[in-house]
Amino acid sequence: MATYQLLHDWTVTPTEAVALQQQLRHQIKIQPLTKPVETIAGCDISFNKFEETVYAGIVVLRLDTLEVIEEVGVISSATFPYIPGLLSFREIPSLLEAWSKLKTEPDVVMFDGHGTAHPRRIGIASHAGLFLNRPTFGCGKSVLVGKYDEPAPERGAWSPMTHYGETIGAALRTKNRVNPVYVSPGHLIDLPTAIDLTLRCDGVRRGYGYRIPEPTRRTHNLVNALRRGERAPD
DNA sequence: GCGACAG
DNA sequence: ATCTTGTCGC
Repeated sequence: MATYQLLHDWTVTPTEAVALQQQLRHQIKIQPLTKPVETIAGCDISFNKFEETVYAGIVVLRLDTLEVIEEVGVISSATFPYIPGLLSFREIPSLLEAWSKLKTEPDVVMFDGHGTAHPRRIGIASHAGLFLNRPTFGCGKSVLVGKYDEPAPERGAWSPMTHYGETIGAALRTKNRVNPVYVSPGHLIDLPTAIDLTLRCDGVRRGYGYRIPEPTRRTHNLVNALRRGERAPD
């Protein structure tokens, strides 16, 4: 079973959550990977509007073939509301439940959201990285903070996202002529590596590419099927 | 004070 | 995030 460190309690108020982020941000390390990547995991949650029940899942893939190695799904509940900038407090608790059920230990983890591309530089990918103590990065579908120049229309093109003079991530084109995704390092990884991994996780190279990279896309399908009762939890 | 605002 | 059909464009 995969393990993690519970660095703090999750039953906090929004004000306490911000204080925790201010404290934790200093522990985040942006650096090149120290080990080669063989497996990568995607994380995501699904839920019915106005309901507290959440369906969380994680799918682990082999980076070179994108074949699924393992997938876990759990039904849990979220008490913290969705507040821009505090997404981690709503989603990480249930994702950790799923994580603890993994038999495999992913080398790196991709999140549906941001890492350093956050007002306090500690988005869900960075926050989770501290608990998991392994490389993590975010790949979001829209911007939380930061500005960027439109990257060239070809797949692979990217331009830096900046915020208060800092480069916090990148707008990356994963398909020709399609809106970019927003990549930013979470913890124990750097931006160039996060961009490279995102492109390597895109099925475009294998003829079935989508804008959203496979780890996140596969997990999104898993948790939605779980929510609709088309699949059973683990 | 006003507008923006990951999922 | 979720609710939903058709429809514009490559």
